[in-house]
Amino acid sequence: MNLFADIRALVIEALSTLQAEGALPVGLDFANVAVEPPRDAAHGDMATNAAMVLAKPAGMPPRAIAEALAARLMADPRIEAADVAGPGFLNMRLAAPIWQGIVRAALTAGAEFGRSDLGAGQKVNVEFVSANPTGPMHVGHVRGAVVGDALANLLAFAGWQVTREYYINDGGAQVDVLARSAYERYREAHGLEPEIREGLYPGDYLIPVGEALKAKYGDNLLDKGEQFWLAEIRDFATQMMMQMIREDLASLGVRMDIYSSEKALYGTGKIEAAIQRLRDLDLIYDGILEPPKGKTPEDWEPREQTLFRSTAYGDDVDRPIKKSDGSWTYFAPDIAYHYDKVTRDFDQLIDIFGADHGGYVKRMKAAVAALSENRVPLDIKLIQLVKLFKNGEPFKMSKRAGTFVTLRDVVEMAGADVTRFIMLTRKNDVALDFDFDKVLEQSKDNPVFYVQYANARVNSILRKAAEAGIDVSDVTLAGADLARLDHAAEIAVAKKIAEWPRLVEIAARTNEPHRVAFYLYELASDLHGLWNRGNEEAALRFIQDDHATSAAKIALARAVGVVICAGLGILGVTPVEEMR
RNA sequence: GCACCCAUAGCUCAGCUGGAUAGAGCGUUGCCCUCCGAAGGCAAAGGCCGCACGUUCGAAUCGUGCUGGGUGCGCCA
Repeated sequence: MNLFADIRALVIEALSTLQAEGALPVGLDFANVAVEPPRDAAHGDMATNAAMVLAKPAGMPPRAIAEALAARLMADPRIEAADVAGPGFLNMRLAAPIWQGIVRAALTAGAEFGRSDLGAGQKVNVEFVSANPTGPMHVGHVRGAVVGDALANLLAFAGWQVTREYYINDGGAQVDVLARSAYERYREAHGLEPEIREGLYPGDYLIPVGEALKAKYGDNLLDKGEQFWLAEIRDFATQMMMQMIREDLASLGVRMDIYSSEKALYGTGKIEAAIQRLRDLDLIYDGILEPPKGKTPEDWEPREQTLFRSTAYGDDVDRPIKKSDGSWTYFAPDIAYHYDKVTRDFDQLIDIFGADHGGYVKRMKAAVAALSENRVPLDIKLIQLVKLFKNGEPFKMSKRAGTFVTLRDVVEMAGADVTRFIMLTRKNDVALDFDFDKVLEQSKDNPVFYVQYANARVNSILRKAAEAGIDVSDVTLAGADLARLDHAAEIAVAKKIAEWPRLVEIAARTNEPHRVAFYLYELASDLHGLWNRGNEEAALRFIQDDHATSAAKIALARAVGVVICAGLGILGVTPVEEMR
């Protein structure tokens, strides 16, 4: 249930009635009519812009429309007051039982409170992480993993049918480098000195791969040329790397539905088929690209290449799909992969990329638009980098020394819950500071703690109440006499709870899970505020001498807890019941 | 040179796809524990929403042009 949607429906209905009565012209478009919480609570509970939006098309002054609408809305028992304000806003105040009803609804729905059918069961594919299978995941991958996972949770909660997918880049030159690096470790496992030449991966994590190769092949591959072992070791090492990556993801609580392989696209005709489809649309041609202006590469020479006409879909230049030696560029299998997703009948695609892939967005969207004939929208979220700090100082990591910070390091130092929450406290396209000390601090400076603390307080109330002999099961609380929640401070919290279903929809529509984290912080703040007011006004304490009154107040607290748990569930953070 | 992202309080950031007097946290100043967890709360001060035009009833939000910062720009993925 979304109260704002309900009231909007009521407004639309009232407008239609006015039309039927001849008080408004027919044929108006109500699409832009909105019902939202006013910025200033003094203006009421909900405001609609209906009169201002319709004034021009209706040829009527906005205030006249607003007044007619107000009179009509007052006939509904839910509307306690409807006042025209400013240029033609209609401010509505809702009757207290509405807000008390929200508390009951939250307790009744439990973890399902706020679930929406906005997505209408549409199939959405969220591709994220897709780290190269050449080593453990490092800190740069963490944010993308968390945002993708939380977004998938959010969309599922908002009524989409979600597939989480990882694209394994196991078809390029980097997995050959992996194979050669692993081969040296294989030699090392036989007591030989490994030759980790420039350009190979020096990391220790390949030592176990060398051991495993020795266990599998014995000394059969020693002193053999690459042609004898490259393909086999490549597959073997890639699989071990993917196993490691899966474990890394699991340590963060991230789960994938599908792992798709780039390599598996080769030799199946899938790449050729995707390119052929573009060719049929006259979007593939052989041509020579202009050198980039301003900064011409030193070894630039004009070269004829097979190109994709991405400029037809708004890209800056056409993009090569074949290298000069005739092999595919990275882009070609990626086209085929996205074509594959389109043919798997997804209604919507989402890619989570690192910000350094920004230049790739237009061509990818162009390819998907062409291949799906504009049927399947592709949204690409670019994730800005995370800057690590410790004690307020930048936390240096040196790839050269092999001491780069891995995902595991982060999870071990900060914990999966804290890491996930903090990664969601910024919009995706803004850089994020991650301070190992601050994120573990137990103060309101730390949003994770602050939200968890609010939930812990709710549980504390429940424990105390149970000790006092009050039945605190959700069923009983939902049946409490909620009319006793009559204080403005209590109603204010109920109003915040009422915003949750609406927030879920906004966050899902914009693909922005960080909004959930910010909302939870605000909700927690409301609970802390109400709690402290109990210090001065005994009537606002949750536990009262009168059990019936207590039940109503505890129901409110519990409803806050329900929403915090639901929200944390979307973020993939475990709610704690007690701080320690 | 071009494309994309960012610019909001001293600092770090929200801001509902265009709404009313732009909001939080930190920091500063002053308050609040006989009382469910003060690991908290309340209040004050602090803003040409980078700049300039434009669109309209109405712009931090949309458009154009600037300024500053970041990312990227054929045979890496």
